[in-house]
Amino acid sequence: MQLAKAYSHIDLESKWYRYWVDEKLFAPGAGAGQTYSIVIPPPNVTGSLHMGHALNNTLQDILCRYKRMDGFRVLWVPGTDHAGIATQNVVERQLAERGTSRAQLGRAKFIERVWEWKKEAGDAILHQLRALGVSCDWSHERFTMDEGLSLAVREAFVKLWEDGLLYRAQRLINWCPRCKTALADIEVVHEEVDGSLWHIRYPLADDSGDSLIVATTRPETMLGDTAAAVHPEDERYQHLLGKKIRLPITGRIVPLIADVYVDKEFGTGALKITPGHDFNDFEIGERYNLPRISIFDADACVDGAVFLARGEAGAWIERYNGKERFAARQLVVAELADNGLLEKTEPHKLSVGRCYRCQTVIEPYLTPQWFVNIKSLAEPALQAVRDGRIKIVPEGWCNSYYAWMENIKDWCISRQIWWGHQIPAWYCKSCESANLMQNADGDYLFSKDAKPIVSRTQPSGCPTCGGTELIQDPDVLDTWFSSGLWPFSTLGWPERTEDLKLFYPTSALVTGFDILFFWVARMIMMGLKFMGDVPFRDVYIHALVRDEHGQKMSKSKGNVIDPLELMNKYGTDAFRFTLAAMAAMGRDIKLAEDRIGGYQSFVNKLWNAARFVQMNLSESERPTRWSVQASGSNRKPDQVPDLGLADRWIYSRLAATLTEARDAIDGYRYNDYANGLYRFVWHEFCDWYIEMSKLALNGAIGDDREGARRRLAELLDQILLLLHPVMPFVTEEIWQVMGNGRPSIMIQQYPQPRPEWIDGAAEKQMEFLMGVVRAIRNLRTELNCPPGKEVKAIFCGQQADLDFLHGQEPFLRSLARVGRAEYRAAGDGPKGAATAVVGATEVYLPLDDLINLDEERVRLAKEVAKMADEIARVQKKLSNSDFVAKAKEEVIQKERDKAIQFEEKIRTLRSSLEKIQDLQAGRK
RNA sequence: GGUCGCAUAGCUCAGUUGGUUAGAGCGCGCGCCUCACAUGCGCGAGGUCGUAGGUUCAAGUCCUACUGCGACCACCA
Repeated sequence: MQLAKAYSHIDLESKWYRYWVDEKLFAPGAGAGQTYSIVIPPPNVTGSLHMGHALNNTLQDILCRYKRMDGFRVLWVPGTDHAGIATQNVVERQLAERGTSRAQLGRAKFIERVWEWKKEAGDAILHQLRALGVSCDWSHERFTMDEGLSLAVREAFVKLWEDGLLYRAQRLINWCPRCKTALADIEVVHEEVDGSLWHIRYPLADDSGDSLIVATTRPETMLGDTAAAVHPEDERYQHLLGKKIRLPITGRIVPLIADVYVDKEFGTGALKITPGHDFNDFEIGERYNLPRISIFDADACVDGAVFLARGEAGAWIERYNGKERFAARQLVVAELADNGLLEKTEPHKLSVGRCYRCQTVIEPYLTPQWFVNIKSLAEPALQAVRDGRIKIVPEGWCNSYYAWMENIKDWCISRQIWWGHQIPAWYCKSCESANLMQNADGDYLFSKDAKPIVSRTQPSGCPTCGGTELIQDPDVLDTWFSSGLWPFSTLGWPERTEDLKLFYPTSALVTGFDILFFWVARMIMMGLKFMGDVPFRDVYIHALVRDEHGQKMSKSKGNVIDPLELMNKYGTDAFRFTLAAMAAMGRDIKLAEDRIGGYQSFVNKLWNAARFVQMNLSESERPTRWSVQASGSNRKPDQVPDLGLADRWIYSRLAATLTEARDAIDGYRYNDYANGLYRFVWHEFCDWYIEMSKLALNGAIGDDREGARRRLAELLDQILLLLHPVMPFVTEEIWQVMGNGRPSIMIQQYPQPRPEWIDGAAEKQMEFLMGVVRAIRNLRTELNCPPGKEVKAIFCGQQADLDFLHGQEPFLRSLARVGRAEYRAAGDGPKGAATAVVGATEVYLPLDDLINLDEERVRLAKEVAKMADEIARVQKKLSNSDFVAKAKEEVIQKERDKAIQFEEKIRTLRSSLEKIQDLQAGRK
């Protein structure tokens, strides 16, 4: 088979992916090898994958392919997350578009509908992952609401309950009035907004005419005020202490309390207290045993019934009943103003909490919820990172982790939605009849006093009364509760499976920092609790992918780029290579599209290098026979001394590249990995080695054409193996097409550097040769010498260097178009020549043209000036007695060498310059 | 308010533990269809490394302050 003239990613990518799946190359396989495992951060089944997923999965795939080739039994578990609220919202929106709703469908039908969506979205996600080329083991694919994972969730819940780490309580929680559910603290996104600070006059209840002016950002909550407060030492208010206040509008009589919490400097120094709708006020209320009034219903509309139930009355209830909270605010402010009770309104910046799923402003709301008593779980999780059992990379994130873990609050895990793991707790209908209500959705609600029966399966009867009518708690669990179990639930827990034994703890977790607390921290706590061991050894935290201007990609900004589009346009390998090359640690990725184009060229370059190699091989010389990998350990290492300079050099560079590549990938330095390979392939192998190999292939140098071909093929193999983890498709295509039926590159051994390849002398010599070639090319270009025209070169310098160059004449001819070379003693340069200095060797191209003389004179003068600057710098250093006294000996020696070299160079340049000037003067 | 990160070529970014004339890709300029590749080849221009101090023989690299940008955390009405 021949490699096509050009690489066509569109056709080849799907072909090879299918091949890998069919050949079952993603499975960990049997055998005794060391295991390596990763669980995928399961994408939400809310829609399609974005750039962050592409990065995340590319990085994981690089690790997995590398480790697999390096002899590990690799298991990469793929899957998706049900993403409770987010997914429910997506489906609710779809229903709304069709003019129906969740409530109309009812719970069972609605859930059915979400499952249909899950199928659709899940398939799309899997399609995208495959397009990316990820090598996960699809036979291990999991979904957080799979039967097995549901079992794990119930097991975990019951265990926590049995260990006293779960409780149900009525607390002020973050309530999203749109999603109509409780949220955990971290699911609230705080945002600074421009608001107002209203100063409101609260008259005293004694009708003395005295009053207190409080300042608030939420005047509507005054309907639920149950106190006002001032600082006990605030002189302004001493005369009011112990008095009572009659609230405007409601007429409720509430105490004025004195508490040090109040900041005398803020606002008026007086504070209204609403324990039912403010977290701080709730705490103060607890200290003073204040009543908590929930003035809103689940939609955050004023609930008149609440006041009636308290025995409060008045026309105001009519006016406010059913008013949405912001409408209520306007009404309160207007009424206060009408009654002369609004003293002042001033602009004020405040932070509002919003639902992380729908951006609705959160309402602190008093409801019974389930909480995890988190402290005893957090402590070991903190310890695991502190003592290094879990390594976070980059380690800067440890601080965030510690800070969060140390201040962690109990975790509210119940959600009042339908899509998710329903809480495995039941209530006896007859025992709890006093605690039972039904909400608008038809769900039963149980008050804070109801006694749950927690059980892995539905209990057959009530343990207290024997009644058989048991109602399951309608709430579902926070989606992160189930994803917190992911590293072991996907491996079969609570069963004690072979997978768990082999692959837990997993080796690495690759994820974005945005879910460090949501997910990573929870997995660590859960893993330690239920498995008794950390869930993973390394956590690699990668950056956010932004657009080329550094903006976060978001639908609303319209700057979202679909990864599939880029893959189609540039090819997946180029896309993956770009992501890897830009994944520098601790820095966001600003994805500029032309960068991907640049790496597409790299794919093309590799392709053409392969075509060149193939072109030179006969059918019988295909890599099947010669490949280092194919012939395995039987193959004897190359006898280095027999190789020519270019060969010794490229193998030495290969050894260095291999070492760097392994170090880079082992340290999660993907950018170093990608860039190192780029440099080696393009600027060493293609730019120099291939060019030089042409002479050996033609027989222009040496007499081992077969050896030259063989080494070319072998080097190409090494390059393909090195690149495969980043560019799986094109490497497989070349590997297979050229290899006449050898097995997939995926199951080849990842290259090891061989010590005998390292050859410092060859590298030095090549650098010298390359320097000379570059110098000549430079002179030619500067002097407008046509590329095709051969020139005569005169080299002056030390005998050893001259001998060396003499031996390299064929290369000087092919690489620099040197037709004739002459060798002289140092300083014996010709009159009127373009001049360069490489190391200790002077390089002259004799000039025969006045125009050239002029140009060369100008050029030399510039060079001389530049050199003079350098010399001045070095001399300044060397004449500094402190430098000579204190710097390391090797550093001083380096500077001295430099000084000598520069002096020689400038002498040569000056002498050439003078000669040209003489020549020109003579002609005039 | 607290914590952390980032400022290097026109653009996007590298620059491990302070020590050769600070690098790459893209873009730009000039010259080349040289038999793997014009998605290419060769050569080049372009940076007082955010500002001001400090430590050091030596600072893009370490310290301090400042400016600008960003992120995370936080109950100040």
